[in-house]
Amino acid sequence: MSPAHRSEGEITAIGRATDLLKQFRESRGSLSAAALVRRTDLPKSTVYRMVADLVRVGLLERDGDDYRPGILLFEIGEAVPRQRDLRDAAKRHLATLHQATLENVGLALLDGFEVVHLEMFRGREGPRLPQHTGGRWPAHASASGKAVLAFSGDTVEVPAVLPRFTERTIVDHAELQVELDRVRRRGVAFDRQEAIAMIVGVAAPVFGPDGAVLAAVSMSGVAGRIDTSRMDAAVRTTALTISQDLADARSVVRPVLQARRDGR
Amino acid sequence: MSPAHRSEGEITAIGRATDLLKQFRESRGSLSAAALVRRTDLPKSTVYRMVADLVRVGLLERDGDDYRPGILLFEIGEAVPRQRDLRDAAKRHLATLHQATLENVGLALLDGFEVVHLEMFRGREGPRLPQHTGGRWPAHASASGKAVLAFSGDTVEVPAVLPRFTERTIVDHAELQVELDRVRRRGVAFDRQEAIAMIVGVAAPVFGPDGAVLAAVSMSGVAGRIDTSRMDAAVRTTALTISQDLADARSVVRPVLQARRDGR
DNA sequence: GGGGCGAGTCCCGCTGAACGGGACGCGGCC
DNA sequence: GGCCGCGTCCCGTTCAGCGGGACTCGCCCC
Repeated sequence: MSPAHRSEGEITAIGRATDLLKQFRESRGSLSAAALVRRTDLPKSTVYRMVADLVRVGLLERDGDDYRPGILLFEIGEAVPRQRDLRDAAKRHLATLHQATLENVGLALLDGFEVVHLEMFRGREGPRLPQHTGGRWPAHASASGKAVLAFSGDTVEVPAVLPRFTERTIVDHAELQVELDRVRRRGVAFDRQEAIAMIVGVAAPVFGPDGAVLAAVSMSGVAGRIDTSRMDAAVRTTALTISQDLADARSVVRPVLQARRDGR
Repeated sequence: MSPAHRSEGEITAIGRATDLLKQFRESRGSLSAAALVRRTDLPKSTVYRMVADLVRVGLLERDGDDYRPGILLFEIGEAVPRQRDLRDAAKRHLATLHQATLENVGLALLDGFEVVHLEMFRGREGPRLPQHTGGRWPAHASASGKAVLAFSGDTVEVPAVLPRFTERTIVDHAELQVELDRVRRRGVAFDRQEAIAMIVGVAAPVFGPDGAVLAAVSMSGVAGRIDTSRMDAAVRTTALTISQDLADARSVVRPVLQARRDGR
């Protein structure tokens, strides 16, 4: 009826179900069926029926009158190749960097024009950053994003308008290019309160065995409490170590990966 | 037609789609459409149509003629509450235990009668265990499983038949109860090559602020190379530290969780 | 070189699963 | 008491999903 802009889910059952599941990405914790109706503007009975289905198959779990993503989703999510191999190789080194500095340390990859945080070790003190594992953030306003963009060549399409988050956010295309040049020369990217006021960060790119950039190691904290200009070497070191491990591991790990490729 | 035992997916589109997604849990990496047809015994055209749908909404990604779970699944999986809060609290301490011992260190929770591995730090040397983050394993044949079972009271239903993995696997119900008593007294559980020959482990339970068991911290390695009887204190210490952090954090974290409960 | 096989793609008529408007009951709040 | 929002259930309609099957394209083996 109303030609309303359906978020994107089209009219298939799978699309609608995915719309529902997506609601749980940001909203930590559980949601009531009524909240889902509001957020998706799907008809009430559709949501209730669908949610019951999702519980039956294990994608959602029921918690009183609320619903939450099921452990099955975690299991499948851990099997996603784009993150699995990288995290496997990186986790140990990220932990080391974290323990050596006690700062917030993370790993992020680029998806579209946004970074997705694959791993995150939080500093003990300091305010809990809103960033969390599995979270997204626009690439132009993050150290990790800039670190990856700088080495991505022209394969990434920059959106027409770059949203502003603080007064320091880079929203001009030319300015962004200048910044990326700088990152390319230095090998590290800085976030100077461009995403969140009072929060700064450093990031360095991680490369695959073929030389293509895969992700970025980052470190962040409260301006004044963390000195990013003294941390860049540490971040770069960790990023390079991971890159080397990936190159070394290829010869060992890949055969195993290839082995059980097929069904039956 | 053939009354074949449909795995469980029933006849809804969501059920079928979930059946497809589940295929990616164990089979690391990507699968071809044909492999999916074989594994699910769904009609060819159904699989092809459905897989195209799943790609459209982002649950799968296409990789040549193969398909792999999409990064979206990782994002939603990270939002699963059952694992999120626990991992947040545990990660730092697991990393410490790992760095202190250089052994394989993990965190697992119980789902049904199986443990699901939430986190896993791998030892540098030693054979790569088949266990991986997001993986499942029957509870009676794992140190973590026994550690959680021992403190779960009678809330968990023990299956009629306990599958055997090695000659040491506990497959007798009475014997399992004796073992769980022992675990309850000691506060730690041991895996004496009960899951995989030559592999041993220790695990200790993690408790929530209300005293209910939530998960288990575990350590494992090759028999002879790791001395589990000398590691149990370390594992218990880490488990207790996490339990305490959870209790402390409740007052801080919960308000935030409650806050944005609702939509709109 | 030809023919068999398994892969991926496309088509299309049929049908019942999904759809969604709406009635109902419950509980909390004004 | 009356209103409102929530969860549940019902049921007639219809169109999205279904799946058999035809087609093509490589590849391998005879």
